[in-house]
Amino acid sequence: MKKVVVGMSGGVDSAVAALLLKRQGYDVVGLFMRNWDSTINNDVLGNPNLNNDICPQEGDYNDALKVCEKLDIPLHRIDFVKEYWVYVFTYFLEELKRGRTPNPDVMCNKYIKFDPFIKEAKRLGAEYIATGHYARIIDDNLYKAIDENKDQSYFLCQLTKNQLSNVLFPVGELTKEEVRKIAKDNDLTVADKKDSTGICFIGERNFSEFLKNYLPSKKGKIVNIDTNEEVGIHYGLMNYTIGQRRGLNIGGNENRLFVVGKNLDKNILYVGLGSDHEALYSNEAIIEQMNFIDNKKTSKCKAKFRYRQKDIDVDVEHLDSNEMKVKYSSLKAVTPGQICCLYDGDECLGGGIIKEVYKDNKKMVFYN
RNA sequence: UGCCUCGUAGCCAAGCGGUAAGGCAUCAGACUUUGACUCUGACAUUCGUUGGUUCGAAUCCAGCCGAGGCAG
Repeated sequence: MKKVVVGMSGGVDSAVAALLLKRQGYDVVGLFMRNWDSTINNDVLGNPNLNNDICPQEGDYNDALKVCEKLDIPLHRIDFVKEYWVYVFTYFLEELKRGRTPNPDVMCNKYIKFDPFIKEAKRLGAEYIATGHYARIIDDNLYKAIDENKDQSYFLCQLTKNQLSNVLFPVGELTKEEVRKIAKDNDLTVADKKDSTGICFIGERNFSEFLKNYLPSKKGKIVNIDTNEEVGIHYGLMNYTIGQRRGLNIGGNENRLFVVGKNLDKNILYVGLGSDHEALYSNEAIIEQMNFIDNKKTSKCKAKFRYRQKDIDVDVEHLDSNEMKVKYSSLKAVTPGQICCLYDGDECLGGGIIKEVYKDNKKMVFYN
């Protein structure tokens, strides 16, 4: 019997993944990972769970345990707290210091779930690993999930073909609705559990309060990019991303104010009036640390610049092995640090990190 | 010191005798495995203050306080 280790998060998706694999005749083993330790990581400010008897992580473990008991499969547990800190969280903080907007969950997949996790699975004697991701793998290549609304291939675009081999995504073939139904029909306790959101293993938190634990915040001016007038005070540039509107705390305007740029040297946050402010739009970007899953370097394809944004047509110019220039008609809030993921139809060709953003051949200088 | 204008929620601002529009901000939900965006909802028993006129005032009158302007 083929052995598979399923990453159990305590949610519905991984529970159903395990169930489906078991049905298919695999020898299924659950593995629960722990990537964050509030005490070790000095995660104090803004942590709503410090005084709880049972932290959400422990609750998730218990949920996973119940599911495994129901399915009659063993559940192991492993700590990647150190690895997460070194490979994901360090990157996360470094990017923020540079004024960029990182995507930690992409790195969590690249450096944790599809690396030490796989090694642990092998150590447990498994041939395959599986997770509850909404995506599909065909011939070791990555494809979008059947359920377009839940598709998570964007978060997996930094994986290599090697990492994708011997990986199974059972729920990638199903819609969320079907997954919930299967869970319900099989009396899994997590059938109605709310989908988890927020940063991988840290969860939904007050972002600014959370950051205060790790980065000093320097207050500075908020300047209207059109009038050059000081209109407010920001509490640290790392707390803002391009296109953001909330948290500015500036009232009295006829229209909404959006973050359109920052100047790290002068510690200035630039804002513009209106959701269609021209300073938000670009038509070209340089992507670095490109990962091509199957080395398909086309010159025309689709791209997604932010999770849950629509794919748009792009022209690609390959600069060197891991940098490329993408051109597009016009797109709002393309932000350095975010991931640009390429698609050919349903196939995810790979992705990289947005490095620089241009408009009509002019670099958007405060766009970091 | 005299005259004029103005004082409505955190901000901007309608209302000008009939019982407080709207926008922004904020907060809460929805959406969402990245702080976004978007959507929905909440948000002044009260109109600088005191007194008066009136069946009834934020709206009219007077005093006071405060802001700005003109004169000196």
